[in-house]
Amino acid sequence: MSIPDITIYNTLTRKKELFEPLNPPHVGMYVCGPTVYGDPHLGHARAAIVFDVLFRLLTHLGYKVRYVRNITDVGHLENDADEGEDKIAKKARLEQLEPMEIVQIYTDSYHKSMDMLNIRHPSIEPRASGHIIEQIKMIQDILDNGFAYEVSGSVYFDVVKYNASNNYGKLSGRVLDELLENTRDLTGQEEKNNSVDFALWKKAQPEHIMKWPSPWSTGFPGWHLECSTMSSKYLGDYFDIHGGGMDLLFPHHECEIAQSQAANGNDPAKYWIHNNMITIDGQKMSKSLGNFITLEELFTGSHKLLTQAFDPSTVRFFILQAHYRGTLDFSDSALQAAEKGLKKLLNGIELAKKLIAADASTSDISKLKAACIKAISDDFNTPVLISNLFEAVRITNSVYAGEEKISPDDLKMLNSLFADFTTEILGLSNDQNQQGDELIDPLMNLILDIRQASRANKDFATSDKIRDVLSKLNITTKDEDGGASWTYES
RNA sequence: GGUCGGUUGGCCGAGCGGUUAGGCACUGGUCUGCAAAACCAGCUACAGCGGUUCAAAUCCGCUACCGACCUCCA
Repeated sequence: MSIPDITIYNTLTRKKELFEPLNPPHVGMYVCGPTVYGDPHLGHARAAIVFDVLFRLLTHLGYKVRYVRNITDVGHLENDADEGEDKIAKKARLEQLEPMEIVQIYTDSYHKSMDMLNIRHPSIEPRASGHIIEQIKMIQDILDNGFAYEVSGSVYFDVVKYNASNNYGKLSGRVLDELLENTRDLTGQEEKNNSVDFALWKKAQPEHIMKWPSPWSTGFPGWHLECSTMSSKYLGDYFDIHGGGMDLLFPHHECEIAQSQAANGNDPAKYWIHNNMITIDGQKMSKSLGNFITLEELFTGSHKLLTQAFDPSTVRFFILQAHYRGTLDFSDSALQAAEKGLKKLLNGIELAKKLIAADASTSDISKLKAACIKAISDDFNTPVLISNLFEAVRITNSVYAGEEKISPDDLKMLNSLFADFTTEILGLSNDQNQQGDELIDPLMNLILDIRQASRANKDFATSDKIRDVLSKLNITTKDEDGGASWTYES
């Protein structure tokens, strides 16, 4: 596929922009990954899937993409006011484990779920705890440039001073004066000059178990810093795309911009992309609200709102059926609808491989392909892309049923359309291993042969018995011209 | 309270001034020994009230309701 014009909605400018890489064919992309102190949930899946599709698209188009997605294993404070306990440390205390054991458990859990969702591994997956030295260096740079101050072993970013020469709020649309007015009274802010200032380094209390030496104190880095240091380390001071969930827009990403500007005078990224939230009963699904559904629960059907287990591919398809910038409302019935829709799509793809070409086509495959390219190029409009793919399925089924015809060239294009868009870019495929089995396939052929023979002899008692028993084993049989086929669902 | 966004048919969800989005569900038909799958047809909605326009779900205004961020979160 030649490279089409791609437009991206840039949060920084609040409009769709033509995507022009800084150093083509290279593309640098940084996405905020999870804080590994709990099981991954549907929200994590959405962010990961959205940016996985972007990664796949750009790669497919021939860009050399370096995709960096971090693991936050230190630095997120538990409470507001930059006070209190580190999330990881708190969880470790609750579970009586070493903090790094917590990190290992939930990093593994995250990786396992992401693999099941068919998410490609990022090029680099750096950890905050592995970049303490870089973070200390960046704090020093910010101090040297006069945009931070030290109080009792802690270092804070001076937002008010920064805003005098820069624009704090350019990403999120905040106005500093309003922020200063609207800030609530919070405890533990005595050290800060202003409520909007944020910690770059915090001195650790004696009981704090995750801490590192620094020029200011034995402590730990502030929670916005890791992304700034790791993105610049691996992608440079100014790179193409920075992504993450919309809930990170403020203050996290706003602070990242401030830190980069204060340290090296650059905005970190050209395009800022934010995926919207998944809602449940119209409310954001989040850890703080406690209304989230973990991926494990989804895959096993063990949540009270679920009537059944859902395949990872169904979850992926469910998420891609909505545009990434809109909220997506979760429900059991919506998942069920997605499950059936995906099955229809995947069946169509398999069927297309078996079609027999005719001399001419009754449908315009080129036009359909153009529509697919247009959809994915237009701010990654996966729902419109999927609707076009369903049109391709309709054509496929019609050709198979003998109601339409397709030329050899168009048939080839149809199959590559499915391969490129569904499999390669959207990353959708059957979860079950559909590879042939050298024992089962001949056995099934034998069974279906017997069934077909009994049908031919009008021995329907036998043929129905075979179908009923197979059905109880979750094997669905389909009688077709010149034979029969079967599918298995676990 | 401030800032921003949303309200689409039974459900999910596209839409960015003029064309059937799509999926699921439902109804009728074709096919089938009966099924399954598939195909065809039907159901054709845009919170309310005004305005702009030859034309508005789409632009503007007001009203109502919902949500996000402002504190950790994808």
